[in-house]
Amino acid sequence: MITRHSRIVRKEQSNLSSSIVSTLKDQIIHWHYPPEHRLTEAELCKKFDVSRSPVREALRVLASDGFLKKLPNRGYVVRQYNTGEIEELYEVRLALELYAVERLATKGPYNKADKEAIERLKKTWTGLLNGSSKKAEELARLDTLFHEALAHALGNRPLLQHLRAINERLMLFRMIDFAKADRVESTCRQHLDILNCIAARDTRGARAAMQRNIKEGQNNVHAAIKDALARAYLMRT
Amino acid sequence: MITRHSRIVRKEQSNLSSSIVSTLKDQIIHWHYPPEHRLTEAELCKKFDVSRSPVREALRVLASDGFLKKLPNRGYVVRQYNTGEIEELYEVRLALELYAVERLATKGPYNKADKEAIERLKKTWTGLLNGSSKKAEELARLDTLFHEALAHALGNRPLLQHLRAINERLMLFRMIDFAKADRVESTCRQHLDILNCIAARDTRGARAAMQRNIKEGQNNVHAAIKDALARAYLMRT
DNA sequence: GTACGCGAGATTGTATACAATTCTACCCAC
DNA sequence: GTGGGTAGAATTGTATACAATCTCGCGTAC
Repeated sequence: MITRHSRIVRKEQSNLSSSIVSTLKDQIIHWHYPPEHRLTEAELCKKFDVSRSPVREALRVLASDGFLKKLPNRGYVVRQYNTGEIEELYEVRLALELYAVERLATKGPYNKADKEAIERLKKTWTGLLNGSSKKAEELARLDTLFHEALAHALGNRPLLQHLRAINERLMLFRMIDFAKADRVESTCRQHLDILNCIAARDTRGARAAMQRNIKEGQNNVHAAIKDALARAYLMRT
Repeated sequence: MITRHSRIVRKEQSNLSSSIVSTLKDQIIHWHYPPEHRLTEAELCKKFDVSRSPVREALRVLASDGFLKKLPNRGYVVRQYNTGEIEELYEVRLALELYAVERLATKGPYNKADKEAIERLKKTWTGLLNGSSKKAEELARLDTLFHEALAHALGNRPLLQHLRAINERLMLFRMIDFAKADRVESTCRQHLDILNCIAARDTRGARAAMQRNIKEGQNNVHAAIKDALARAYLMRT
């Protein structure tokens, strides 16, 4: 692991541009910048101690992915979703996951790898139900992994990728969600419900369980969203 | 409209980089390049008569959006979806549109703008049912517009954007689909069914009609896909 | 004949120079 | 005091120079 500068992390044998993309994206996802915060090339060059070429390439990518908004001849501003758009993201998630879980419950016998994956999820979430308290961040990560594992088991790559793009933007709100004391237990039960329905080929039940799971998260976030934004603003570096 | 070079079209007051993005994306979408076709910076510089800076920025964006695959230190290759992935894209479309149409049928009275939009769609597709034959390309465009209008009426921007990203990749296959003689009439009926179900608040009916509509397209494409690829290859410039 | 190594060419990665555009602030006319 | 115009600073857009890395073929050793 080589670091050219303390602020930028170079993973594997990547280049400066992709390092800047992942660093900036991570910061935006975790709300280190307020909405509409302006980013100029010169500022980022100084911050990362690189020339404008990789910075420009990174900014274009981030703008294309919706993390930045490009102002014509005036640089970029951070694009944060507001309350309404966050709710809308939860809905898109719901649309994709309801479909995935329905297909998964319908399609019948899995191959060995899928069966093992489902078993592993069952074990993980049964374990979480019985004690072993974790931090909100870790729980959010495990929750994301659970939902992405289902999409993966369905074997639909594009669906998984769209889901990942959405989950990236919702990561902070998932953490807020799991900061609620009673949220872990209900999530465990919902996840086990989902898995059981899939195993029992109960299509309607699987959909219903998934809907409960996602909607509860959405409601928690909706209630806590102003608090969330305030915390995020404090957490920024 | 200023053109710096015959092969590249500059829209509005954009820059070279975004012009290259849209030009290349359009060519890839219409299969002007075979899968795995290699693109080098130097080649594109010559082709568009620009320097490497805008080309590099464009390539990174296209790679980030999944239109190109980046080989480490070896440039880029065109990323075309194979038969299986195209089917998967149709499934993601189905997931999003089933959800949208269900919500639309459920949510009750629209505002005036939505009502008008629905009325316009009804008129368009009633018109197409009664004669007025069009080319496959125009029909594909109208079909895409129909489906995106529904997502727009729902008022969920992220959902619309994900749908658009998918539709971009499916454009050529929609055209193939509409080249089938009897496809126009069945599409018109299905679209009118969908609109009527929405107006009647018939959630289940709306879902069923949408499912018929998308699945029929998917089946047509599946049957014709080898033919499609052959044509696309011939259509390339 | 095969394997290894070296080197030239090709290609991408990064930095910098220059051009074009836009914003801003100041000055002057009225 | 207000309005307009202009100069210069700030910022992005484009081109090019140089560095680093990889590819591939050729020659030589064994």
